[in-house]
Amino acid sequence: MEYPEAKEKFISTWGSLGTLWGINKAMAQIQALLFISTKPLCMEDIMEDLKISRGNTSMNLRQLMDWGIVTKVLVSGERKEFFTTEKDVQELARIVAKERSRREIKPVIKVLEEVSSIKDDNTEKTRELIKQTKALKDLTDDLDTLMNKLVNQKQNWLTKSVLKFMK
Amino acid sequence: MEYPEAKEKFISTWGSLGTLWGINKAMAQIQALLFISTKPLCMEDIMEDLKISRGNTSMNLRQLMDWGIVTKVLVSGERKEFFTTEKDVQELARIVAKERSRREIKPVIKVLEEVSSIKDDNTEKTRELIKQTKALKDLTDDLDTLMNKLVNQKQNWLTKSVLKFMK
DNA sequence: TTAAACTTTCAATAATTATTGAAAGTTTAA
DNA sequence: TTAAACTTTCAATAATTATTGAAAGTTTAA
Repeated sequence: MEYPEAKEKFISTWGSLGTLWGINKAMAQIQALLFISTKPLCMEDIMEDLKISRGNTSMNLRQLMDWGIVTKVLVSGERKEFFTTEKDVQELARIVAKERSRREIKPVIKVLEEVSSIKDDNTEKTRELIKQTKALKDLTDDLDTLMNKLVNQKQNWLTKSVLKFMK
Repeated sequence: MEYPEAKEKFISTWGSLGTLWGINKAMAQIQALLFISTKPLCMEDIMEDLKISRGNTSMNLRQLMDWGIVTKVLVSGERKEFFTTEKDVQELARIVAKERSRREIKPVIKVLEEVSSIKDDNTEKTRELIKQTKALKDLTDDLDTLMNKLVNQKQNWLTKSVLKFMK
């Protein structure tokens, strides 16, 4: 496999993986492109490489900036804007985990909390609802905390030792 | 909040969370309904409760069985089929993690491996591609292993102690 | 200031994904 | 066997989501 094929394969795979970390295809592909680029790219570069429209590029770049994954960089002597992505995978994982937690997991935990704290009227079905949503809430909460903690360790010694210990 | 509202809220929240664990809305809602039901339900029950068609119910039940989350149960004296879901959240998490890993994460790791092992032709862009995809591969691999291990611990002492330690 | 170079917005449309429901298929009781 | 009770399949359609591209908006150099 040569460079162009490898590049294409990486971008399309990462793009389709987008759903897994909760963003859309174009967004993931732009991030992927920036991730393997040796220098900041401008809108034109991205549009051309991924064959997507100007509007699409603009909107998705903005979303990536919202997430805190992509930043504008000024290239001296150039009028237009250039973009780079966070290049350190640890930091990237940290940002993604934090954002997903905030956007999706936390709100779900809140609902589960509300639902599991309804008044127990002693009917079987109410008891089951309370019991099951409470269990789900506890689990979701634990996994969320754990994921954030693990990914937050800059030095990551814990992850490493846990991995070593369990492999 | 009374039972009917709480039930509805739980089902719709869990349904929209479906995407987060990689299944569609109807599938997640069926699972949610079974999860808080005190007894196995038949197709008719599910269709009626969620207001979805027979075909939709049938297809999504089958997918849930494919995942190993829902099982058929025979109710004596009844001709039609009844369904239940795994009621233990730990076990549910274990199944979901395993399936997601197998269906989505493992294939991505494979591609990252291929891409990161292309021949180094000493150009800057090739080097960057190799370096970055390798870093991503290592991270993905670690997180995948970790998640499976954590969720696999039946007794879950590790998760508990890690949580306690870090909170 | 102004006009060229750029970015953003957003209505229209395309692409994708989910859902329906009727027809075909299967199972079981009599 | 057969016909009633059930489940599955799948083409048609609906719903949702992503994308385009032109118009409007903004910035900057001269």
